[in-house]
Amino acid sequence: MSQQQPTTEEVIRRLQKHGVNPTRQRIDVARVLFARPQHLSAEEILHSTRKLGARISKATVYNTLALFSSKGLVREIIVDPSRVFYDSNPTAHHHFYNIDTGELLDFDATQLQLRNMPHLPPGTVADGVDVVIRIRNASLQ
Amino acid sequence: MSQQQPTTEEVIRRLQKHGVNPTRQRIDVARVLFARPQHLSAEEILHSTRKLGARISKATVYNTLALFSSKGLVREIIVDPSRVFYDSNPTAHHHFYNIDTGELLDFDATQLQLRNMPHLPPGTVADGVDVVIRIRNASLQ
DNA sequence: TTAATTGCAAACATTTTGCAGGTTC
DNA sequence: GAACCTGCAAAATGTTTGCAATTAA
Repeated sequence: MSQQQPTTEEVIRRLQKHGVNPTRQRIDVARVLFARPQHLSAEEILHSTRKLGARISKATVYNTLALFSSKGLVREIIVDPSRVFYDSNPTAHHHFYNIDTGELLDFDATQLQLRNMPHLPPGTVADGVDVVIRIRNASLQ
Repeated sequence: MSQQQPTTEEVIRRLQKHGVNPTRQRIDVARVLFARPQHLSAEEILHSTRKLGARISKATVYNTLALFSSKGLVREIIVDPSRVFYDSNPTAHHHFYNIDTGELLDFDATQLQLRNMPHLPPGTVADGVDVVIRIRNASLQ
């Protein structure tokens, strides 16, 4: 839970590199997300930023996450029907999703070879490939 | 949109084969789902069954879909944060997801070779692999 | 007649929206 | 001061729940 916060300067540079105007609230959200590669819900980000002293509203958290996502700073992970997770791991990777615990774990994209990509539907181009390996705890049947 | 409905007998057999007690409402839901391999939301299933004359409530649709899912009759597809799709295609397949249109298309699992599966986290076993190839329309940048 | 199933309406949780007020260049 | 950003509260949406009524074994 405890995180070595990236410095404000580091975070600002990262936002600017992706064309995001670094406002106070965006910096607060970015500091939480980029403390380490992780998966957080909007609610968790709201609480974490406030715990660090940020004055930020729920609407702004959602606005900010949508912006970050559109700029490629975070990835939306849709595996849990009840909420979206925002993934701050910038490297190419896929996910294990533990259906018993709801836990989401990364594995490096190089660990899985995808061969013979199927033909895309006509008039479309690929935007990305998401692989989710659903796992469950061995003891439970 | 028009579908050649499977017969009641066919549907009942299919439910029973999966250990599902074929009640009137479950048969109605199954007839809609199994008219052809497709992806439907709970809302769409509610409307379609009623259009076919079924007397069924929203709660029963959700109950039924959760039951079908747990018995392996349908697969939950989580790609759109706004709602779950239920996939009645029983064969091994993955999905294209068109982020411009929200359209979901199947492609056969044999069209994509997955090599070198990564080691699972200790104490877990694989439950399945979902691959989603996100696509967008070529003209739109 | 007992257990399983269903329907209804209310509850819930997450996300979105409208708009007024603030902030920044 | 114009454009952008934020906060608040309310609304919207999809899903779940509690419980009484119905149905089926």
